[in-house]
Amino acid sequence: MMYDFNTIEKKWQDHWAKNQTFKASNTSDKPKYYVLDMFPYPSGAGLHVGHPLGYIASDIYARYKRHKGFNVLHPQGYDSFGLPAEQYAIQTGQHPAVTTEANIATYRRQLDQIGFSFDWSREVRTSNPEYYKWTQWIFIQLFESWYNNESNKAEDIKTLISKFEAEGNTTVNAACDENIEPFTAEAWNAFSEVEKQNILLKYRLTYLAETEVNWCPELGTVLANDEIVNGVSERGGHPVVRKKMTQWSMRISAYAERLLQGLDTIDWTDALKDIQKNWIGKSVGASVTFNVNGHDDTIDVFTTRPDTIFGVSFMTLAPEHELVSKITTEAQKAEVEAYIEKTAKRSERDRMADVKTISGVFTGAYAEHPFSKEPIPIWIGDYVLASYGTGAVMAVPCGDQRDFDFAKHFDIAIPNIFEGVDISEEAFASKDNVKIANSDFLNGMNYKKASKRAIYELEQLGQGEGKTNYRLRDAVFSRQRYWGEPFPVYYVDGMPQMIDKAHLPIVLPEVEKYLPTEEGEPPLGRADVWAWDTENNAVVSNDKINHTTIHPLELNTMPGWAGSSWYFFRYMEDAANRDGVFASEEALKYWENVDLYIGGSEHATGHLLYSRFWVKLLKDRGFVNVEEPFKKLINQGMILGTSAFVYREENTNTYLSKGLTEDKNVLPIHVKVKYINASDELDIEGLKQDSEFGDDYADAEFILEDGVYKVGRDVEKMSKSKYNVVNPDDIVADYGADSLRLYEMFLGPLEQYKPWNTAGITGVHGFLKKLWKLYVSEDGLKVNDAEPTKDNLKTLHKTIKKVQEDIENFSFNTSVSTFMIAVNELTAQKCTSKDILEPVLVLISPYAPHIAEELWSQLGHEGSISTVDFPEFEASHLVESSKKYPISFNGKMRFTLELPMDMSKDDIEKTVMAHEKTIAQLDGRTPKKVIVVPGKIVNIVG
RNA sequence: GCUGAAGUGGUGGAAUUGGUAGACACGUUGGACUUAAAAUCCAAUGUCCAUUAGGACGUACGGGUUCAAGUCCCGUCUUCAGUACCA
Repeated sequence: MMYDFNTIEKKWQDHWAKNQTFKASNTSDKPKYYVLDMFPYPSGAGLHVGHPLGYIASDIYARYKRHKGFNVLHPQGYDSFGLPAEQYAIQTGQHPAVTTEANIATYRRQLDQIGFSFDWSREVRTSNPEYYKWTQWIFIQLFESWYNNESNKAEDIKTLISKFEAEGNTTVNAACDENIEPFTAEAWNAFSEVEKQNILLKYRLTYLAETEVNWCPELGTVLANDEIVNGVSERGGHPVVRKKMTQWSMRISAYAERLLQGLDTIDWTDALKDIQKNWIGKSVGASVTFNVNGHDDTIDVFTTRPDTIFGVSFMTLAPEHELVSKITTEAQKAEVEAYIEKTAKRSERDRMADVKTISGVFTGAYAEHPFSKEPIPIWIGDYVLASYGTGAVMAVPCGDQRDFDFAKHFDIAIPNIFEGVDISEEAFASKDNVKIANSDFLNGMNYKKASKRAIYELEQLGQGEGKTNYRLRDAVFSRQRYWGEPFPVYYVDGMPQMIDKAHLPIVLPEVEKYLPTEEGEPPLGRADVWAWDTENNAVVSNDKINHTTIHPLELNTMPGWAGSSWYFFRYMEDAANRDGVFASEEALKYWENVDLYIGGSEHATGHLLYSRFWVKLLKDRGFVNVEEPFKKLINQGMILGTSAFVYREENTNTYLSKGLTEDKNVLPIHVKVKYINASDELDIEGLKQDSEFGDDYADAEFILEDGVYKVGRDVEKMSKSKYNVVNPDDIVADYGADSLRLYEMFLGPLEQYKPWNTAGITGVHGFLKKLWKLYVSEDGLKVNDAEPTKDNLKTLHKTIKKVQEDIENFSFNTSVSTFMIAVNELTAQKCTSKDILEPVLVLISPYAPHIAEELWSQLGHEGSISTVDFPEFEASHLVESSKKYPISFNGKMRFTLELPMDMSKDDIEKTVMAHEKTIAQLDGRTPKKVIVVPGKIVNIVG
């Protein structure tokens, strides 16, 4: 009987689906384990072999946990709102829902044929109204929350209103906008409803505000900071400009400290934690208020070095700083305005690229040093960013290189306040091992002491306080797109109103075209039925808008990360029981959070941060029981393509084999990798007949070397244009899903970037054939009740130990090697013993589940192998009676010598020293020293 | 610049506490089987010297610690990722 993988795999995939083998239960005596993949965006291109890598790893782990007696939740779904479907809709008029549906069908087919143990009964789709109903619901929760810094959690907005009514806002310590005027209870109670709502917006965790946003004209939408890469849009690489717009924002900054502290409680890689830490960007220091000479205005700055306050010799404001126009003297006005105009013209990108050029202008105004009362010149300069801190810095040239360079360039004084430090060439930026000098009451103190004292003195003057600053900005939450969640928001007199939660979902309206309107409104501006009737609680036609009972609805939609920030909770309930809240209380309590999350590191500052934020909010408001969504996180590396090149001689239709290209003027051209064999040889006929290239190659002449055409190879990202994309469908058809699964794991460590090369798959495929032959011969099943030999048991238990350790360390590549060694050994031992071969199948079943199920059933078992207990490792089978000692001379291994394991140190030394090879090696010399490590090594020195 | 990860044969990679560097595969070479090919099986395969026996060198580079270093320490270089005038 042959190893007919196509038939076997289909058979078991059908079996699993029919028997709902992997359906998780919400009530079980077993301990729970939740294994999750980052759900895919179903793109039109389908899956390539890189995509399943993480899914295979998580599937192995999920299957292993089932063997280990866990109740495993391993769901899958689709992040189905997104830009590509919308752009396709703009081009073709096809409704994004239709394209998305078709793409999901392709994804499902491709995923199914790889044999994943997903519980599909819990599938979610973020674009499904039954799903985004709860995304809208969470949005309303955010709107109805404020962050109380006293209790350090989000609370119902009603508690804030009560405080305002009783005490005004002066006793409230909240995360809120900076420019809030203090008011008393009486004042609050006298405010109009609109005034009250305006104030509350400054406290809500999602708020509408005019903010400077990243506008991408090409895409016609705003982008969040994490959606911009190198100054251009992440999708499409279009330019991005700054623009002021009224947008919904998420007050994630309120959670900056908790997002930072929480990292210590979760099992993520340090690399990823560092990315989030840097993104949050905490700096501890002080805020200092400088009086401006001749004005009532003051300038607040943030500094991490309050200890250097006596080193201040000038101040710099961002050109956009609001005080600039006010304090600039008549004499400097022209110069300052010219500079501001010049900076405004420079794009963000130019400013970023050009860090070296020092520029700035003196405003003519002076500030007063809080302690020495000396006048300090106020400059403007574009190295100071309006968006960070207060948009102003106190410049300490002796302690900061940029300030130093600026001072040198404009010939400003550089007072030295460090004891015994030479600052003639560069600034001294270190906080360590230095004492402060020339600084009045700070003299002789170190960084820590001086900072503390400086802050204390500033507080005494009422001109400063200790302060912590975060780089983390609030996240813009509005997108000018069609294919996203609509906001549950309508507007009365320009004030946003939430639709009552009872009336959700607010379903995405139909539009004729998916483009922005001619007036520049988002695509929802084209919807005819997009107004809210507050009497009937229904979406009604726009022409009914009367601004008394019927009002216009919000035209923006939510960003891509809205739906993905909470989907892991939705899986906790199977689809049949999803009603009421977004997952039942019991389900949330039982599954808690994700035990193992696998996905790409590109989501480090997006999805992974936003999810943590929303979970903390939901926890604060009492909807979930956990503070963190993902306990353990692993980032799988990317699988890269191995591109192939032919070399066209310039201005000819002649292609030279790789070995003939030296000194020739050739142009490398990508060719489809499917025409390349394992030896890098080109299938010329296949290429010539490929219809996609028309006649390009039909008449081409290929110059061979040694009878073949050799192509060049290079490792690049998989992409259609490089013809290096490998489709898993082809691999499954040619070698089977088990081969694909094993090979993806065998390629290398899970977290590493590594190239795909289809040629290598014959190795694991051959292994599966050998495995099959161990159980089945041409005459049928070979397995019998033979007593296992000592060697059989040794092989088995060595394998159990290694595979178990490997899975727990996510070192899947090495366990594939271990399987190969085990099968090679058992084949050599001619093992037919059921007691050995049955546990071997269980070991291998997480990796190659189809062949394991098939052989398991052929061995006479009913039911699936997937819940059979994992074999127990018994150390007694690995106890050796002798050891092959490496005998080294001066650290170099010369020969090995088999000696009993229980031989004493002295006896080992005597035996080794008496050995003829030792005598030959020493050649008459007397060793200085002999090192014997029993059970390990012998080293003879001298 | 700063932060993090990494650098081992022709290729992917292995070497869990310092203890036989290159497991397991791919590729290559030679052989068996075959009319032939595929498939399968066997052998060799880090580099250099040597007919053999054997020897020298070898984990990016330069030092160091140690009986012993891919592994530990110091310095340098390169690659990748994140971030970027962050006060």
